Amino acid sequence: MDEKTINANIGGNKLGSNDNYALILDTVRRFGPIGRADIAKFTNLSGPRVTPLVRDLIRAGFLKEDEFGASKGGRPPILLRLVPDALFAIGVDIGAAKLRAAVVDLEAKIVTKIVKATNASEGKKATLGRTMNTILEVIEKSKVKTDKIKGIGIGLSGIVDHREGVCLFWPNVEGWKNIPLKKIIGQELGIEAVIDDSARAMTLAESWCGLAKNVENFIFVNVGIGVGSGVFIHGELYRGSGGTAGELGHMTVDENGPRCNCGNFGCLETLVSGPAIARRTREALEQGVVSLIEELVEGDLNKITSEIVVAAAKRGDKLAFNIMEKTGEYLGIGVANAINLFNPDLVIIGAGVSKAGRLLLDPVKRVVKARALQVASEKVDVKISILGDDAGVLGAAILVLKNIFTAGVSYVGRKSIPF
Amino acid sequence: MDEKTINANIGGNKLGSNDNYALILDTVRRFGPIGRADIAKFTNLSGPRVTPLVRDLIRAGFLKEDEFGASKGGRPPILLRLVPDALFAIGVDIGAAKLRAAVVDLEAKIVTKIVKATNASEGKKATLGRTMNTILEVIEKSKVKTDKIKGIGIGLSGIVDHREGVCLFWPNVEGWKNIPLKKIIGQELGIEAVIDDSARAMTLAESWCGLAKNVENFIFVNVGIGVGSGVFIHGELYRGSGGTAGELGHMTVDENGPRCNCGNFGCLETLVSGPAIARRTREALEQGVVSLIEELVEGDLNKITSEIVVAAAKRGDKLAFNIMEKTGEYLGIGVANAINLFNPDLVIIGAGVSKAGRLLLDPVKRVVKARALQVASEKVDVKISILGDDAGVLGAAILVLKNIFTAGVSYVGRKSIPF
DNA sequence: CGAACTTTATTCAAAATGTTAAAGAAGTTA
DNA sequence: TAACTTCTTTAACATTTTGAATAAAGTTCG
Repeated sequence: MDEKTINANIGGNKLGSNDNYALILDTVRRFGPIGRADIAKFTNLSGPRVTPLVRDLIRAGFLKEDEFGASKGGRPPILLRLVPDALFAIGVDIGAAKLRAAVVDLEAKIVTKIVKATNASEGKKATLGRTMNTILEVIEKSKVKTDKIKGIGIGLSGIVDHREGVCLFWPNVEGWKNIPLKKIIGQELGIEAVIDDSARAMTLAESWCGLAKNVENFIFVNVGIGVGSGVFIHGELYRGSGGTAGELGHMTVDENGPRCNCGNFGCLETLVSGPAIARRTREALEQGVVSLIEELVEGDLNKITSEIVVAAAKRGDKLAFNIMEKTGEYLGIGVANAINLFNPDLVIIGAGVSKAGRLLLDPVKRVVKARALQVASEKVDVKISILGDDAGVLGAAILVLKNIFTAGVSYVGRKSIPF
Repeated sequence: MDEKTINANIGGNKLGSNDNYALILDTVRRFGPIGRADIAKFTNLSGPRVTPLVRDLIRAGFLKEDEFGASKGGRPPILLRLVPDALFAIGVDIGAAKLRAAVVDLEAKIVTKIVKATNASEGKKATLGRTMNTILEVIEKSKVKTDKIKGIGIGLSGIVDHREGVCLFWPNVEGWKNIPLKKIIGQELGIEAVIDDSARAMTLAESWCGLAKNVENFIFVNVGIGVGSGVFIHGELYRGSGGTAGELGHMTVDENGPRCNCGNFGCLETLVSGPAIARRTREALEQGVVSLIEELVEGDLNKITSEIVVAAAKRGDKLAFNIMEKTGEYLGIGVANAINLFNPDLVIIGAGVSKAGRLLLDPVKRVVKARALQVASEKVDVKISILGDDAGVLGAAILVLKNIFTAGVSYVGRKSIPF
């Protein structure tokens, strides 16, 4: 590939026809700063081949030489890094409450961020408009040139057809059915967009910047208003045949449990989600259990939220503690089942419940140890995410960025069938 | 690659350094008989490149030209096929009751088969010796030359370290702990061996010769003395990080259910396995339910087996029918949960319960429809295997054969890390 | 200190792998 | 029979990769 072609592709959609460009970039992203010799080891490319490929990538503006690394008894390596401002992506997280947008650089660092209320109750059209404006605002604020923005990634906690870029259904707001978000944004803003479920986007963020960096197989579960989740297999987000894989939230945990809005009974979501925690607390109080919570909501049981239960538990309230423990146990059953099926290295519990911390994590771990197969459970870690509220926007942006680091269709290992 | 190298590799372990040889062989295996033009389409290789690669493979004895295919309005394709007797593999299925061994050709057809009683009660040493002898016997009987036998694949329904080739634990027989089967067989017979869980081997058989041929993502569940299962993802057997992925049998289905010998309570296995069916039937009879089964076992409730329950159900016995229906419902919960997590194209119920047929399948399907997420369940098929008792040996042999059709470590898409 | 050794990076030629354009082969269609 | 398709191969050329040799820049140790 000649220099002209590469330079023409900066800011474009393609890195070049050679998949090894992407492979090298991905190696630098994951293990950088890193020298050429190590790149050769990681990628299985020969040493001499790395030199010209890296030279191309430096000329193209994606890589730069940095300081020298430590010698291992010989010539020290010249460390290579990504050039953070080579390209950018926009990440948007449309949550039930908050609308977040961020400009994210090639190193997956947030450059500029805006957080607003979603005001979803204003209706579909208003929310869409608000989203567009926020995107424009964050681009403006970041001072990044439009031609360096590779795309817009959007995560929302609904059912999404990722391939077509359509939001099939967003439970939180009326009117969000079959909305071709990708097309709308492409037309309005002239930038390509990618849509996905926000939990899946967060899973991606964990694998790039979180506890799961360089972990081959892991599971991510986020407990919030619903239970979102994502599954990472062989270093990639697993979507399944129809694009809906990894739905931990709708696993049947109690055959005779409460009805879920998916139609099933006793889904994990009906037992551990924020509203489920509130409901279970309310039921206990209605049966006459004494608790600090009554004070906290001034007697109005409809005011109970999971946050209040967590706060009460931390202040030593017995009922609240029990509710959270039982919540953890339910979640533990779901996680243990998933561990038996996926045998991952790691399970990450998302930031939605990070305030609960060990209150939730301890019973989860206990149940996993008791219920998952020993060979699988003794090697798995269960941890709480460290990405905080940024996971959503980061992941959404990574939906875009990851294409830069992913080889195109290659001869070897091709799996899909052309007819 | 020159002719000499290729020919030197017939019967050896490597096809050559070019991954596209394996890619083409795999394409012919999956879609053959097939012409060169279609091979080009499937593999994404260019037409002219296919010609010399196929020529090499023909010279090497792996492929042959066959009849002409139907014209699509132009020159008809020269169809290519695998040469069945280019190479062979031995498949061995060490079951609790039966010991099976077969010589299987490159097309995964059984050439010669031997079935014996396992006589596991005679102890580890005897069983091992019996296995060795049976392998030698089946090779002898098949008249296949030893140098054409690429390896021995062994499936057993225990816990297996596939990578090391060690049987960690076989619940059915005492003394089977930490047995380095791969090493033992390699030393005794001088042929390389591969060991795996028999349900995983069966999963492989389904993907090559069964209902799951050319299906990207599917789940296999075999209900027998235990519940074995395997998961196929992106066209490959998924093993997870520790090699124990896909354990559907130990999913918690009833939080307060019976104790399982894995230590957990209410595993799927404790509710739907053959012994579980017998136990549940016995419990019902002990509580005074009237049933044909009592006659069938001549009043001795310890004689109840799942086969008898199925037989009674087929003769219209109400209790037996209800037991089988409830069994199907439990299995359905497990399958529905797995569908939500994996979003497969297909679920195959193994031959172990094929005699029960729709007695089991109907409730499974009903529960899947009710409990799995609609987007996932409306596209999934649930079927009973058509491979019968051969699934085990076939799959075991395919553990060996599949290496012929799998590209080696390639630059592009390399995932593992060399340090 | 300096010679010997390591490790990293590059150069260059040869080998292999792959592509495109064009032509030949063998049918169908009208 | 002529025109058109589709399949396969040829030939010229471009790309990708490797291997051997070399240079660069340290560490190690007598």
